[in-house]
Amino acid sequence: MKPNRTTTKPRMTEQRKIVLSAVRKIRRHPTVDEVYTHVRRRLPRISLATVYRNLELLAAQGLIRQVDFARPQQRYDHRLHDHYHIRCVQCGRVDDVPIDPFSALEYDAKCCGDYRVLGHRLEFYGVCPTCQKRKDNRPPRTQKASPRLVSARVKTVNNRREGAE
Amino acid sequence: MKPNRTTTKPRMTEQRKIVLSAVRKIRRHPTVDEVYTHVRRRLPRISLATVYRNLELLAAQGLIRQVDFARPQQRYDHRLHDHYHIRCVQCGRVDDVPIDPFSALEYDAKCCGDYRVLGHRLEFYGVCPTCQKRKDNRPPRTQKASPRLVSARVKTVNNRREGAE
DNA sequence: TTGCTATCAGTAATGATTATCAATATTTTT
DNA sequence: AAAAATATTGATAATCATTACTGATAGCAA
Repeated sequence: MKPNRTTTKPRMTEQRKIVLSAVRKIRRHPTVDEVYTHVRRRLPRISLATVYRNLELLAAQGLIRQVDFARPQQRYDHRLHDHYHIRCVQCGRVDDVPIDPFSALEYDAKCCGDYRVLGHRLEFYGVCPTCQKRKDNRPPRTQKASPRLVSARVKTVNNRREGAE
Repeated sequence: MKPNRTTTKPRMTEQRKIVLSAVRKIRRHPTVDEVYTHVRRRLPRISLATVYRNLELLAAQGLIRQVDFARPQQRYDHRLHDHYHIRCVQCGRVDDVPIDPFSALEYDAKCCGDYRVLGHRLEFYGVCPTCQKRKDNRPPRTQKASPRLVSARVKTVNNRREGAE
């Protein structure tokens, strides 16, 4: 997506409406392909690219949510003890969070469904100090572009203000 | 041709040792490319595939950790209220976990680093009821393969495409 | 209407990862 | 030690999800 300075006014097109209703209708957390398949029952000529486009836009508008921080690249950690991470939504940087891991959580989760719970991961997200200093929203060159996250940030910024200073 | 009993005894080769030490040496959570770049200073001829292979193997051995559940496909959620998920490590299925979201967590995390914390996500992982019933470890065909997560298991069943249906 | 721009379908390109393969290295068995 | 079996490697092709590009179309504002 390109950073245009236009007065972006998204139009709720027929395709977009149907994509949205598809995500809402499919109970579980659908993949893009599942949405695509579902939508095509009503719009057989819709393009997969249109589904991608609209899902991203709907997420940026906060009408739906992306489940994952699907960063383009996997990261590795040499620290083997349980700990949590914080990730910069702009540049993808990941740091450790030195708070103690919970132990009761898995028990709590066990009471729902028949999953055999193996563990959990807790991840914070925010803006790293480096990105806070940057005026524009471009990710630094050390990081491959991650358009999805950048657009998601627009949404989260509206909802923040947890512990305002 | 038959992948029977796994006398699988991984050899700690020079390449593997250096990949491991690279992950340990790079303080932050490195991407594959960062590891590759670092390793090449000592082994200029090493293949990127070797780095991928060794990172996966080291993670399967528990010597390092993968930071993300980098599922191949992004998933979407129409539920907008804060809630947590549980994900099946075998088939990738995602369900909601009806425990109350924490509110103090972001405050706790704030005390470390200069991140501006926007929120958090908590994800459980385990084995879904369907996969618990399955004897083999193959993911169901409704799910695109998730090589990274299941690879440790899949490897023993190797070379067998699930084409026979 | 005229111009602007969002959106579309279709398709090509991208980028991360995985698979394949022949060659080499290491272990195991004889 | 030789032979057999298996693991590993480098190089490269293939895959798969996602993104970018294209020319056409349609809604909105002046």
